[in-house]
This record gives sequence, C-alpha cells and structure tokens, in this order.
Amino acid sequence: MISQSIENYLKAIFNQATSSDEVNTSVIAQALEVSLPSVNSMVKKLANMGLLEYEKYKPLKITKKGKYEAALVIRKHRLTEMFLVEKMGFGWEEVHEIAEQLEHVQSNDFFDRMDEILGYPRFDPHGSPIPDKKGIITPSGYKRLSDCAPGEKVVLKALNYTSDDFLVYLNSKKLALGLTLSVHNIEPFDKNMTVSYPQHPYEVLSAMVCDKLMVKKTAGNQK
Amino acid sequence: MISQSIENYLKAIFNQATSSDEVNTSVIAQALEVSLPSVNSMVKKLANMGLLEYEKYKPLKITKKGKYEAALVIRKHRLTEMFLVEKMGFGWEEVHEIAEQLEHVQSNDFFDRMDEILGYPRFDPHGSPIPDKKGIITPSGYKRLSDCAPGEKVVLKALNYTSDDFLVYLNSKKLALGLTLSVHNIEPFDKNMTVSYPQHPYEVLSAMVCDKLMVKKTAGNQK
DNA sequence: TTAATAAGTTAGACTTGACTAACAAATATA
DNA sequence: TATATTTGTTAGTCAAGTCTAACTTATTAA
Repeated sequence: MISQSIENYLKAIFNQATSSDEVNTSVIAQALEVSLPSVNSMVKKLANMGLLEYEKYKPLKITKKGKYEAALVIRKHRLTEMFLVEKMGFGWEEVHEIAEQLEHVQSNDFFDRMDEILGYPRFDPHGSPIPDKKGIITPSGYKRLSDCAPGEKVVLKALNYTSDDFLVYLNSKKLALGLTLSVHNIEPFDKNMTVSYPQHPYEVLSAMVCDKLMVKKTAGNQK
Repeated sequence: MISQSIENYLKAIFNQATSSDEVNTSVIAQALEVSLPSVNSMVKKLANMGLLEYEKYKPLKITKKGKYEAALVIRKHRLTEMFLVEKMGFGWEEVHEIAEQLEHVQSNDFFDRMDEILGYPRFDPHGSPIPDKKGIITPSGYKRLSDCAPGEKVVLKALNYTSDDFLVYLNSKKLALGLTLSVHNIEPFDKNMTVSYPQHPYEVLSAMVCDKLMVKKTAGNQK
C-alpha cells in the first residue's frame, strides 16, 4: 500500500532528482521539512518496495517504478490545481496547499472526471506538464530564462517552482504565463537580468527568479 | 488538533447519537469497524478535549462543542457530495466514498467556494441537511416512511442511511427524492409496506427500507 | 595529507491509533 | 435471584512515521 507519506516522499524525490534521476538524502529532508534519520528510514522502505535504488552513503536513485508512481501523484496534484483555478475560481497562488491535500485522494474516477471536465489539459496553471494516466509526461522543450542570452525574445511558458511567495511576487510584477519577454542585459557579477515586456519597459529580475521561469523562444527570431 | 481519526469518531458519534445525544460504545465500534478497546481509548481522548462527556460504563454523550465540530465535518462531507453530483456528474450512489476522503481537507476556502458555486444548498443529494458555517443544521421536519399510516400521501425527501448498496437498491426500484408515494397497506406481522408511485402501482417495501426513507406529508391531504 | 566539516547512518525513544487477551460491570434470562 | 451473556475496561503489543543523540563515512579546506 502506498501511504500518504510515501506519496509525499516519492513526489519530493521525483521533483528534486537531477537528470540522472539521483538526489541526495539531505535535499529530501529539506524539501519535506523532516529530519535526516526520518528520510533514511523511509528510503529503506521505498527501496524494499522497488521504488528506489539505495546503497549506503550513495545518492538515492529513483527507479522506473518509482517514477511511474510519482508521476501518478503529480498528475493528481496538477489536475487538481488546474481544476481549482479553471472551475472553482481560485488564483494560481492559492491552489498549491489545497492540491497538496487533494492529491492523496484515492479515486481514479474523481481525477478522471476532473480531467474530462477540463478537456484533458496538458499543462497546469503554472505551466507544468500534467502526466497522463500512464504516468507519461509530455516533454515541454522549454529552457530556463537564466539560460537565455541578451537579445533573445522568449515567451514565459512555465514555472519550475511554485511557492505562494513566489507566485505573489510574480503577480506583483504582472508576470504571467504567455507574456513575451525581451532579454536586454545580464549582469556578469550576480547574473541579474534586465528584461522588458508589455507595459514594463525595464525590469530587473534576480538570478534566483530567472532560474525558475521556463521559457520558449518565439518563433523565427535569432539570438 | 483535530486529526482525521478524531473527525471520523465525531461524525460517527454525532450520527449515531439518539435524541438525548447519547450513544453506546459498541455502536461506534460497529459503525467505524474498529474494536471496542480502540473506541474506548479514543473516547477518553475526546472527553479530555471537551468533545464528549464520559463516565465508565455509561453511554457516551456528545457535548455542544463536540456537536459543533461534528457538524463542521458533516458540512464538508455533504457539500462535497452535492458538488460531486451537481458539478461533476457523479451518481448519488458513487459519491459517498470520495466524500469520506474529501471531508478531511483542511481549507475553509475550498468548501466555502463549493458552497458558493452550488448556490448555498440546504440539503445534499440524499436529502440530508447541510450544516451552515456555524454548524447549525436546519431541522427538516420530515418523518420516517415507517411512521406513516395507510392512506397517507407523502413526498420522499431524504434518506437517513446512504450505503452504496442501499442507493443501488433505490435506483433499481426507481425510487428518487421528490417522488410522491401513496401508502396502501402495512402488514401487521413484519411491517412491510405496500406503496405506489408513478409508473409503480404496486411495490412492497421492507420495514428496514421504510425506516430509512424520510418523507413529508403532501400539502392538504388528510390521513 | 591530515584535520575540520558536512552528510549520512544507527540506535533508541515517542506518538497515534490500531489490535488481542483477560477481566469487570451491567443486563438479560432462566 | 442466581447465572449466563453482553458490554465495557484495562493492560500490554504493534506498526507507521516521526524525533534526538551518538557515531561513521565522505568531502572540503588548511
């Protein structure tokens, strides 16, 4: 049986894992706000269930099975966020906490119905891809704003971090998905970026922020 | 803190309590499908929290505070059922299990939004009253079909038992809320009732079923 | 390359909410 | 009213998931 706790660990491990599917124990402890020994004991359990590969003192590596189970939880989370925003009128900065709870509901019917009502969306309100029923995630082909060069013109497509604080910050800057951003300058010292977008001819975004904004090059523009 | 477990106990105690607000331990054990000692230890905790009055070997008595907290959980449950039926297209026999899980979500915003979207309904899809935000329950003024006399003409308004099996049974008999029933006969031996309703000139309902159907006399008819 | 620091592990304790076995009180029955 | 049965209680155990304290391994810096 996959408990709520296990679902939370899987989700954190999946989200924090690098491209090689690996992540350190302490990263998970921080993400879940639990102690290292708690992570350690849960990791052994997950490894026993075949959801992780684990060797003492080595980074955790999520297995195919683990990724599948994690994707199903993430699917429930993101569908819920979409439903809350699109069908219940919540703001995108309000939905994370509610979705954290609803994602643990055990009823395929419930989430499939949401999916149907929403018209089978591929992305959630933050632009993150929604895994399908088989746990398959559409690759987005986006890159970080922080990886863009001066002169590039890009469209803001997704976020890879969605704390309430961050969303409130984005709202205050009137930064929303779909906006076209022009990169003007990157400060070599601290990687601050100067960008412009409609009604905002001059905004400075910190490196931390740029790292969390996923963008796509606008069609037919050269660097 | 009121845990999910506590919410479930409160709900069961509230639902099973008689008009004097009392209920026996064993009734709760059965309702929640747990052992008597489990109930016993939880009861002590609830009494400590001021949600119950408890004395050894005496029936449990739910306090005002206990009733308030229970009503809030029941409100969440019934609003959810209504939302699932009205806004997500579920059948009334499908929603109980999902609502059992959603009722534990901690977010007033979430349920208030449901309430608003539904237009502040007073009754859920089974006809049970939905407590308001202050935990106040509109008295329905209904009586049991089993308390009706031959010759009475009544409208089916609510159910006081909502297992899936029971709902499936009602569907099979095409018994739905809002139907007008005429009571023709009561069998003295087993209290079986013979009733009629549109398209059904002759149906025999068991005493067990009649006990669970809440009805209201149609305006202006004499016994 | 050794010492200091960071990261990970083990052992053991705690809380919640369940259980069984054994016993006590209350109720029903003969 | 004495006994049998049902109902409720106590004591002790267990599993899940958390924690702190103490220890080990790995990494970083002197």
